Amino acid sequence: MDAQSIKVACSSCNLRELCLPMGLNVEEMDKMDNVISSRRRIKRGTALFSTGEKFTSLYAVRSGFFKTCVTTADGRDQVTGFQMTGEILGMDGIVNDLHSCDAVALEDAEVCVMPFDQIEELSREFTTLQHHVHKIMSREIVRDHSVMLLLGSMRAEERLAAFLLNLVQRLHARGFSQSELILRMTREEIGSYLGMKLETVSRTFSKFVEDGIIDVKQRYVHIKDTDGLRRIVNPQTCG
Amino acid sequence: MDAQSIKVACSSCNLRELCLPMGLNVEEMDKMDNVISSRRRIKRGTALFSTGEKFTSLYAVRSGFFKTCVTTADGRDQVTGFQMTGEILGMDGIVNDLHSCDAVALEDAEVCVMPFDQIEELSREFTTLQHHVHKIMSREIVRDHSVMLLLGSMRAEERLAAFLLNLVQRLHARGFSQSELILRMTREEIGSYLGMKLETVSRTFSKFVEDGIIDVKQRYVHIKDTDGLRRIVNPQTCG
DNA sequence: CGTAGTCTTGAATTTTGTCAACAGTAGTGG
DNA sequence: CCACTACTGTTGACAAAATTCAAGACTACG
Repeated sequence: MDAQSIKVACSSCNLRELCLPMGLNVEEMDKMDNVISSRRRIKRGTALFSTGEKFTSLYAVRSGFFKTCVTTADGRDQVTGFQMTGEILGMDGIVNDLHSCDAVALEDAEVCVMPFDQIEELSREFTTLQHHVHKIMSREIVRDHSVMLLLGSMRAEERLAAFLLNLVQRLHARGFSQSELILRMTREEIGSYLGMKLETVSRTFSKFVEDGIIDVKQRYVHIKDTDGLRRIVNPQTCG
Repeated sequence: MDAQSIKVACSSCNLRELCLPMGLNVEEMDKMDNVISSRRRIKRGTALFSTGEKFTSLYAVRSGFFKTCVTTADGRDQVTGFQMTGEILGMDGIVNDLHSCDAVALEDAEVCVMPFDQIEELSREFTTLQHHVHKIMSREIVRDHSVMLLLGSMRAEERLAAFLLNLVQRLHARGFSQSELILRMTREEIGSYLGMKLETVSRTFSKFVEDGIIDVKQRYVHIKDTDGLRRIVNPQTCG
């Protein structure tokens, strides 16, 4: 077991308002601290969990950046999401007690381990936590639906614009810039997530640069014209 | 309120092993009967719920067939799923207390109304129900991921083949034929779900017919060669 | 029986993918 | 610390896939 256990407390975590314990009172937070008994460090490029592994816990991203991806029998691969600080990983495993995707760290990361049986136990006791668990799963469902919309009905430019807007919005919610970001994933991973080839991702970036909407230097992106991106995603409503 | 209330009991429902009360004991089932106090009939073409409506309940499909779809500001539309008997609708609404998609009946249908606050209350009492609620939400997440895989990495023929296999498998689990089905949705709705235009759906059906894999007459489909369909979805593994 | 909706098919066009060459970057080990 | 190497990213030319537009046939419903 390479899992490194570190005793930590939700109650003193600066992410608690983004994370699972959101909205808990002092008593509830205390109990939560007992449930979240360990953290685990994940090195860049390695998996937090993999397809077929037994499901035991949900994980809250404490630091770092993850991708989740599903793989078919014939080796096809699809990135289903990118997860950053405060986001929850592992809900795919509940239904069959097995994980149905891989969660891979795109940079050195740390997660809080939340044994699911204890989450269930505690959420029978505290309505707030119970409801929050439901909300987090529902949020994942709604998010997935918006990815389906993107994959099913948008063209390459629209997809990439929507992707950038989504990333920068989530980063901004975590105190980062609204206009600058460092991509933690390759063009190929972006392409997999957006249902396009890496060459198309690269070309589309180049087009946005030509049009003066963004600057790109490798993983660094500067959004010069947020409304320009919005217009690409939503041609009608933004004129 | 056009909702027609009919007193019914899970305990005497022939769908209980597919549906939310799966695996409950007699006592639990009794309490469940109190929660699911009404059914509602939905006419073909009308919505069980719509985007923006207040979320109050989950719904179990008792009879009939639904689609769910999300819509963008600029009128783009994406079918996110088709739901048949025993499947649960409405989980999209939990996170914001508002529905984020439309659920439209594709034929006259009937659903069991399950007020969510009562589901939560009961699932604090019964571990079995609590866990089953979690499983149902997790199953939806896993299902959504497989749709992303389909939309992100498959070509038109593969998508349609996967779609047909999935439909017939779910119908078979409900006692219908493994090889014959009646589509309840239009080519346009199939296309929206699969991220392709209705003409492409039509052409792909025609190709499958030419290749002797299926017979199609409008909404009626006869699968003559299930393995042929499997080979289309999974070129490598099925040789 | 008529009409609106649904489905099929063809031809031209657009979009994206494929293949290939090359350039830039980061990490490794001497 | 530098050079090597593997990985990542860009761009061009061409090919393949899917969309668009259009015409017409079929079906089901009132």
